[in-house]
Amino acid sequence: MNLKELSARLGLSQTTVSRALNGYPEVNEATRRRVREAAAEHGYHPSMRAKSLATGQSFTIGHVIPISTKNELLNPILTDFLAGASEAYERAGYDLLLLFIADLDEDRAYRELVTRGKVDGVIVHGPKLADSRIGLLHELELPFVVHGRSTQLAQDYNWVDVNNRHAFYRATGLLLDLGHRRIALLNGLEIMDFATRRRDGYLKALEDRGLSADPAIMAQDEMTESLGYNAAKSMLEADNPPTAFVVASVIMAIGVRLAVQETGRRLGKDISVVVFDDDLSYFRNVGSIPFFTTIRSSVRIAGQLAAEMLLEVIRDPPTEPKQTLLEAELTVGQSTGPAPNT
Amino acid sequence: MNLKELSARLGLSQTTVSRALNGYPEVNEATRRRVREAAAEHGYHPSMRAKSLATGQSFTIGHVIPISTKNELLNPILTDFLAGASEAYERAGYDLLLLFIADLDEDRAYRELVTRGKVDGVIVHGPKLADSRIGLLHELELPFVVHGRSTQLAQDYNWVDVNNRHAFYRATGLLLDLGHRRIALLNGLEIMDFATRRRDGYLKALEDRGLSADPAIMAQDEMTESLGYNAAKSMLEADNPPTAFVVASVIMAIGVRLAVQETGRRLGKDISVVVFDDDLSYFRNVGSIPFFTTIRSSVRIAGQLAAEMLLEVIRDPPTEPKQTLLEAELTVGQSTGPAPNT
DNA sequence: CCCGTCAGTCAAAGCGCTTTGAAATTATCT
DNA sequence: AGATAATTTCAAAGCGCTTTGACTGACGGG
Repeated sequence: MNLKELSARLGLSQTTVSRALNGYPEVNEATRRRVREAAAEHGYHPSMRAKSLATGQSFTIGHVIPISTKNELLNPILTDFLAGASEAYERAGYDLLLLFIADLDEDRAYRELVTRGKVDGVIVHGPKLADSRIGLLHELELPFVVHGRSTQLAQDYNWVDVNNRHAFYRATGLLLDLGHRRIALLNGLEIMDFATRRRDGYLKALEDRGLSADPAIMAQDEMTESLGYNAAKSMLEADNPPTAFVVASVIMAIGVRLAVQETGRRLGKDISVVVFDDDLSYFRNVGSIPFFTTIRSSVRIAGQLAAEMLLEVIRDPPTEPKQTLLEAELTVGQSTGPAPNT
Repeated sequence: MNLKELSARLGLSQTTVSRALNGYPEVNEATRRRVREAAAEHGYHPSMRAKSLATGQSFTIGHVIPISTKNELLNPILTDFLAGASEAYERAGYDLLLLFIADLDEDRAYRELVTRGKVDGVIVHGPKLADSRIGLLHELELPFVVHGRSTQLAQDYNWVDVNNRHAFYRATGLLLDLGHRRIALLNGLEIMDFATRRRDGYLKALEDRGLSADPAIMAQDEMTESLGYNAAKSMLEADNPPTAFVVASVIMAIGVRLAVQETGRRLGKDISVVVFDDDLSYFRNVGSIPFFTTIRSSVRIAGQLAAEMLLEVIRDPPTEPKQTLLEAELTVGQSTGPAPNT
């Protein structure tokens, strides 16, 4: 069933039927109702292919996931972010195009996305320190929203981000308040923008108490369980071990928990841990007293907000860039306690 | 730059240019080269919108993720599966459309996908026991491949699946060989097809040794860390606790590990655990002796195989359904050992 | 009663490709 | 050389929508 058939059946022109269904005002309400009913009855939905060509829009948003050619690690937060974004798209009648792009041919991929007209806008995932994609997207004039930020960039742009700096400042501050003086940082890779902001927050908190950071208890790596385990274990087995950890992800923290236990310490007693928690559905920190003390911000909500922002930007391009900064919530659980006496 | 402009610039008709770029034989090789070079120079790529309308294909594969309206849990294996599929699509020039659909209006969503012409085929995720989607897709004549299977269905269909039954048979068999007699099963939700197959394998292994299953040490739930923890803990604290666990996912097993430690047992000594491992990148079971003893099958490879199968099915519809059964690999790690003497 | 206005409807053009069927050119064979 | 076949190119139709600009009646004011 296509427009032609439907309008023939109704004895109306294609124009009228199209306008009736798209809510244009120059159509009689009685006619509109008649058209709507016929469309519902025959299960008519306009072909997106034709609609795209006619309108010049694709009603599709691209999510471009950079894949490092070296390690091929996938970010576990992706699904939650996409699910959040998807809710916004669904409401607006948009679709989600998912692309995994090797970081080597990102440039080509973005250009093709535009010239082939596959998307009306993109969400930029995993921004690095001075991310070249942002300049490229400006040049291509493709609407976009960044999940996160990229420091050291002259241009301004739309983003949704968590206040990573402040979150880690608070996490570190909490441990300092509890009397900890040797606090380790297990961070994500610091080529990633979010990781440098987290480190900055950590360092600032130490500095504000007149403490200096010790590189021996600061690690950065992919946020996997085994790397969290390895880093924590070697720090705990070294001289002058930390009494507390600030950890960049729940998955990493699980490795830390194991290392703590294996080295004969008790979590929340001998060793305190504060974790950044993206509130992933299958790692939900449940119970009346949650296991980990966390600084938490739902990545699913971030996805939703980023998608909504992008749709607005597409609808009417703003003169000023839109920016949303989310604050993480500090929840005290069982993994923190006063610093042990020496 | 569009076809019209490009062909004008070359002094050729649109027909010839189109054919040259699409590799049709009725075009002179010299001409083809000239066209290709001009296209590359001007960064010309045919508009997918127009191409779609003209060919009646969308060059897009839909991945429809059912979201349970009750719990909203997202499957952590999704990203790996999609990344695998994406590789296949990229090679073939296809795109990946991702849809999260509340299980209530799945029917409507699939129908719309077809009438709006958004996709050339779909991958069915998370099949349930007698999944109604399979019949629907047959009716809609939309090419599809199921990731997993759905028992109790008259019709045949294309699928890629792991031999879950055999994997759990072997896992249970390994524990039995080690002398364990009270072996618990921590399964996924048994409305899911894969979970019932896993249970069947477990039961069959017990039966083959003349053992009967005890419902008190068989649990099924969402495969989260906390549910794994809760289930394991309550079993370990009950009378006649198990000496071994067969666990349906690494994330769940992490909860089990915690419960084992908290109840003062040692993993691999007092309690043995075998885990089904989807080989997710951020949970990779590394080290010379891996931590967990696992039955492993890469979900990323499954994604790739499913995508390739679907593309073949689209290219030339097979008379017989295509089916790929993957065998999981059993790797012995540190989490298993002989049953303790009573 | 005529004319301007407005609401409602329509025919046709256009979006940028692919593909059909025909035409023009070149090669091959007697 | 002429006839036939093979190769190369082309003009135009078509994919299913949206949108422009024109048209038709109905209505009310002068």
